[in-house]
Amino acid sequence: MLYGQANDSSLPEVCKLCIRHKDCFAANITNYNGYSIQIHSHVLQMNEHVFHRGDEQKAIYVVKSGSLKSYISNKKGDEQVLNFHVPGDILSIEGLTQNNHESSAIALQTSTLCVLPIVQLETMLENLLPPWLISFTMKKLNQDIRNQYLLGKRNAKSRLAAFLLEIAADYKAIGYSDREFNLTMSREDIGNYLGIAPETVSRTFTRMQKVGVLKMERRHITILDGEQLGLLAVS
Amino acid sequence: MLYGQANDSSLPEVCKLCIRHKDCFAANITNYNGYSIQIHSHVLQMNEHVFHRGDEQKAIYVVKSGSLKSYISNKKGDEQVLNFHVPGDILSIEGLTQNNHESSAIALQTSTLCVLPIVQLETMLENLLPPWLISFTMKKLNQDIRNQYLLGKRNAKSRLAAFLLEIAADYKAIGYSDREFNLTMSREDIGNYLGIAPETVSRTFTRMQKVGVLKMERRHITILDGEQLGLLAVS
DNA sequence: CGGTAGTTTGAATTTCATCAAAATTTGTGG
DNA sequence: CCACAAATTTTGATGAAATTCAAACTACCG
Repeated sequence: MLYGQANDSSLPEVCKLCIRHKDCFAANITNYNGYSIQIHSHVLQMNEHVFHRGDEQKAIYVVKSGSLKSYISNKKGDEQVLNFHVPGDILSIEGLTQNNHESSAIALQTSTLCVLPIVQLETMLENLLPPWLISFTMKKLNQDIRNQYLLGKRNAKSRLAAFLLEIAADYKAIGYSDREFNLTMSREDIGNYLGIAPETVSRTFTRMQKVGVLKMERRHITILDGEQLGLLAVS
Repeated sequence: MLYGQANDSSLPEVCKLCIRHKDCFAANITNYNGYSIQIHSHVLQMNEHVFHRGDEQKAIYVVKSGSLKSYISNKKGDEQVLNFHVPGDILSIEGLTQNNHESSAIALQTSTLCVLPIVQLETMLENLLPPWLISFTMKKLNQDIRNQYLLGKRNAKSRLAAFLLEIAADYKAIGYSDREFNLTMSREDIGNYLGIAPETVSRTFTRMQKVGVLKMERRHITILDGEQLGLLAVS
C-alpha cells in the first residue's frame, strides 16, 4: 500500500537494510519509464546532519533505520522542530523541485538513510507530469511545513502574530494587499485552528491594537507595524 | 453534484476567474501526455460544503476566489480546523489516490472553485510515475494533516497523548511494538515540537504515570492503557 | 570518578481557559 | 425600513494550567 512492489531481488544491497525490504521500493527504482536512478545508502551517527538549511538540495532521503528530526531556526536563532522521522519516512521531498533545503535534518541516533539523487527525479517529473500538478503538490507540501512552524509557537500572542503574517503573505502572493485585508473566518475558527480559546483571540487582538501594531474593525484588519508583528511572532 | 456545471466552451471562462490566469494550468490541462482532463468551475455559497469527510473523492479543487476552511471532527464530535484556503490553494490533493475524503471543506464566503476530476489524474500518475514516489508523496501529505490535527489541541495533556499515539502508530506501521518503545528525542525537542515547555512535558508525563496510563523510565515508554490515552488526546 | 547534559521537582508568576454577561453585528420577517 | 431574534465578539472575574527561574537529581561519557 505505502510501498512499491518489488520483483527484482538481484538489485540493490541497500534494500537489505530497509525495514521492509521484502517490498522495498528500491527493487524497482533503478529503472522506470526510461529513467535510471542510482540510489545508495548512507549511515549517519547521532547528531550528524543529513543537510543544513540553505544547502544545495541534491537528493531526497528515505529513513531505513534509526530516527531523525527536521527543524528550522527563526530570526532570533531559536530552533523550531518541524518533525520527527522514523523508518519509512521520507525527508525533504518538499524540496524536490527547489534548489536549496528549506530546513535542516539531524540524526537523533545512528541512522541509515536511502539516498535518492533528485536530478533524474526532477527530469522525470518535468517530462511526465503537467507543471501545475507538480507545483501544486510542492506548494502544498511547503505550506504544511509553514503551518507546522506556526503551530509550534508557545503562546497565543506569537501564534496569532505568525498567523496574521501567514495570511498576509498568502494575500501578497496572489497580488492582494498584505497590509490591509479581511479575515474571512470567525474568532472561534481562528482559535480552533491555533489551539487557543476564542476569547483569548479577541483579547490578544485588542492588546495588539493598544500597542499600535495593528488596527481592527470587526474582521477588517490593517497591519500598522509589520516589523513589530514579526517580532511578536518569534518572541 | 459538482459536475455538470461547465461544458467545453466554459473552459476559457474558468481561466478568467483564476487569480493567476496568465500561467493558469487550465490552459494546458485538457491534454497532457495523452491524458485529457475535463475541468469545471463551481460556485459555492457561504457555509456550503465542497465535500464531507467520508464522501467518495471524485476531484481535487483549486480555489479561484473566496475562502474556505477544511476540518475534521473527532470521536467526541468536536471540530478541529485543519486549514484555511485562499485563492491559489489546492484542496484535497492529499486524497488524490484515496477513495474517500479524509476531511471536510466548507466555504467561509461565496467562493469559486476549479474542479479537477481525479480519475484521469490517478491513471496518469499510476502509469507515469514509480509507485513508491506516489505513495511517499501521498504519505507525506497525509502525515502533515495528522500533525496539523495534533498541534491544534488545546492543552499539554492532549498534545502529549496525541503525540504518543502518533509515534505508536508510526512504529506499529513498520512492524514494531506500539505499546513499548523508546522515545529517541529529548524532552526539550518534544516540547519544542508541540509548543510547550520541556518542564511541562516532564510534569505531564509524571502525571500520566500516576494515573496509570503509562510507565516511563527515562526515554523508554510503556503504554499501559491505550484507550485511556486516546481519551486524553481528545479531552 | 568527576563533569556534563538531560531530566525532574519546587515555588512564584504569568498566561490562559472558563463561565458569565454585556455589547455589537447580522439575519429575518413584517 | 424597522424591530426582533440569533449569532458573534468583547469584556470581566476567577480558577486552572503553563511558563519561568532555580535547584536537585540522574544517567552517561570520557
